[in-house]
Amino acid sequence: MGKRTEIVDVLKTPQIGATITVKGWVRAFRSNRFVALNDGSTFNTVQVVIDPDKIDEATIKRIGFHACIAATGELVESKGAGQAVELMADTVEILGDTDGSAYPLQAKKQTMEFLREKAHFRMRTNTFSAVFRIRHGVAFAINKYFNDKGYYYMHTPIITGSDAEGAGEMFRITTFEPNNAPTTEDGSIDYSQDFFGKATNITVSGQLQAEIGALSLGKVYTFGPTFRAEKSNTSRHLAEFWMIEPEIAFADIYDDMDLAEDFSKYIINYILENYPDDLAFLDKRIQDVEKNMKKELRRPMSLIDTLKFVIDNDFARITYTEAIDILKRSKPYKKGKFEFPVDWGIDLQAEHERWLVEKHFKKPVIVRDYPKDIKAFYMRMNDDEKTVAAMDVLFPGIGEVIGGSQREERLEKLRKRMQEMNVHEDELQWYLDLRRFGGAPHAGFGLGFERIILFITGMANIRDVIPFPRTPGNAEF
RNA sequence: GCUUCUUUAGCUCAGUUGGUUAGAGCGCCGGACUGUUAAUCCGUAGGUCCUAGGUUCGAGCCCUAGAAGAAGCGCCA
Repeated sequence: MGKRTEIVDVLKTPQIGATITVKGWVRAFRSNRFVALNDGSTFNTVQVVIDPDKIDEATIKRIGFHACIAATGELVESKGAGQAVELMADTVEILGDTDGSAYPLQAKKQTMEFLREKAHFRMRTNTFSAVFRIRHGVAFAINKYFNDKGYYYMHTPIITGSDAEGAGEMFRITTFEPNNAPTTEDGSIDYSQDFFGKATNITVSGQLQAEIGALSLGKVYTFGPTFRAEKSNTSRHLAEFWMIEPEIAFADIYDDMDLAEDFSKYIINYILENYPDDLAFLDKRIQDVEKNMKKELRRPMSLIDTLKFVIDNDFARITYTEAIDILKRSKPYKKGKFEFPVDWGIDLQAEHERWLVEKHFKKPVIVRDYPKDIKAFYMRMNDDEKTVAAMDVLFPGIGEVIGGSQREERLEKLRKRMQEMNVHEDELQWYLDLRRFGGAPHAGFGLGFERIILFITGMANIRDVIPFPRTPGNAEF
């Protein structure tokens, strides 16, 4: 291949007077003369100037929307107003033609729903290329944050023999033919003859295994795909999503909350510092969309201002009990505006969380010490014997982004909770062993990767921040 | 799983009480254009009105069933 200069470098450190080659996809071809070329290395495009005396007419005709071309020529200061430099093309090579009459995308605004159906082309658009560059940035920042703080990246299994992870419906994994599975005497499927010799699922969480890591390596985190077979039809749920789960020994619920807040702010700050062009475009895009909306439906702050506000202010921290008190004293409660009841012992509904975050505190809120009956078996019992050391971090517009807890390290209390909640001990002997032999107080949380990307990009639907979303009834691409 | 909404040209939509040949903007295609910034201007083509059944002299419009998509809820991250 001939040498090419990436457009990010052309724009960042322009070599005026040098002859260079750029390769990329045509974003616009104006006046039969100006090509806006993008190669994905940056949000921005470089302008390639086509001189009809140098480039033959047949080639010029093939420069269509999203065609792939290579252009070689001198980089000069631009005579036009919209850009600093431009490439005066001596030669243009068509690398990939595009038949405009058949290509589904257009050089204009298109709906997210339509582009979702064309997921193999949507990354070429301004919006999705910005989102997916930021997605990469968030993934990198996560690894950098934990690495710099001495955490070990731990790979927990995707295939699990346990169905007691306590986080929802699982997808069964098997090599049996659907209508030809061996059965036992009582007619049920005999998984002892299956590939793994037992019933297996794909994971809903790496937390329990991460606890093994924490009680050996001290500080670990997992970052990988997780799967939930719940038929959740919302803009915040996926059947396949990525989750970050740090787990730390010698930590309590307060250390856990400190980590969650510091970590969230670090990620957001990293994107603000490293992806300003992409963020600026997404910010402007939201403002364009909201122009036609009623004032009360618009965001209270612009996207970038929201991100800055979050890193500059402390998260609100309250207990579940305090949250109930605040809600009971709230206007919507007194006026009967809440659809669901507010009472100690009942889980907070989305409408309650949104009111607390968006109307009352107007910033991220960490709620802790939830009633034991609405939380998982592994969460540490508080001294009141009524609440557990659990915490949820709630973000404006999205709700729960992080859910975590201090884990129950006391063997007898853990076994009691497992019995009360019908979790079978025999499958989790290894988990109980962690308390029997060299146990320690420890805590951790799970953060939904796509949810933090939703917050940072300001996108409305979680299906638009993962390249190929898996949702009930949809596994295209 | 529940509630509500949507489905008409490639895209975004309009389509009056049920009435002849279903419209617009954008895009595409063809043409013009040597400084454009979603370029602009001129012209052409483009339709299984989501599917199946029904009511009616007559259905894009009414009825029944189904499909797909979206928003909200529940579950959660």
